[in-house]
Amino acid sequence: MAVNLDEAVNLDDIDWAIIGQLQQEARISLSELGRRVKLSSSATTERVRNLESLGVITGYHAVVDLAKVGYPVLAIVRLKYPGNRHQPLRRLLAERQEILECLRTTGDDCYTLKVAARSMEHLETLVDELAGFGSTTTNVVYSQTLAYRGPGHP
Amino acid sequence: MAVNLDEAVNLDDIDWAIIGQLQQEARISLSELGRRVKLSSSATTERVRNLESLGVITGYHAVVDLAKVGYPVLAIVRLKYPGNRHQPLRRLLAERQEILECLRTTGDDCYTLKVAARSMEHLETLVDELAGFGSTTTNVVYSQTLAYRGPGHP
DNA sequence: CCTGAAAATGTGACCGC
DNA sequence: GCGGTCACATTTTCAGG
Repeated sequence: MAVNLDEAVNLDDIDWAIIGQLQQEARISLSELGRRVKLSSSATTERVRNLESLGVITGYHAVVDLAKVGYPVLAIVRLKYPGNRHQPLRRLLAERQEILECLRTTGDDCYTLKVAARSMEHLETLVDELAGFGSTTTNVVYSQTLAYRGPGHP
Repeated sequence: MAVNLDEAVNLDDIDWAIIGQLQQEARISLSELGRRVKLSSSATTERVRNLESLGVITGYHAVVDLAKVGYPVLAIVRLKYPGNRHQPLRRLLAERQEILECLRTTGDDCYTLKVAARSMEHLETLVDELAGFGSTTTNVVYSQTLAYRGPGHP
């Protein structure tokens, strides 16, 4: 079964309903999901498996309260990365679990990272490590003003 | 049952193992999870329910390939928001599902948003809407250089 | 996409450490 | 408190239509 890696997939209303439900509550049973989207559990299962193998759904993840697990400091670090030797940075990303997300973008600051730290001191050491690669701009996050969400049915 | 909203929770190795597994694969069965952390399914269930009610685990979410569902453009928009009338912005965030994330931070740009768009034109209209609130800086994302991950056991 | 039966899992009461 | 065992309800899976 060939998987198209680039283009959009055609999704009908039921697919969108399934995606919407699983984006909000990924651990509901397939039968409960079927009830919500008005499909039998076997049809629902097949739809979900299909969305997974098409790569539409890429995974299911528990989300954790960072403060409660001992990472009360969240920051956004932008990194201006001169040159194109990206390998060492990749290595750091793989090693440091405190780096939660790394986006490569247009603009002066090539990378934007989301970093969780156990304290301001900890954040300082993390930023120092990143500063070894280029100049950094750090902003500490006060609050996340939006509950989790994904894209919706256009 | 009172829930402490501020402080960190004491987690043992098994709790961390459970969190680690569910961060990676949130839809595994509780018995499978029990097998992986070497606990019976009922003990595992109790641990998971406890982590949920303590607010350590805040939810389970399916993650979707944005391009495959028709949002091939991802951007980071920083918003310099003068004054303190945050209500109208909240309203926009609630309405526009294209805004996936909104962090309020220290620094000149008070808000950092992650925005998904169906096209560059669509992104333009979204940024225009945001520009109604203050000056914006937009960076388009080339790639996400890190698989999903959460905080790890210190 | 549905039904239906067998296997696996979820749930909760109860016991032992 | 914390985890294991057991019985019963629900869900998952897969054949067949």
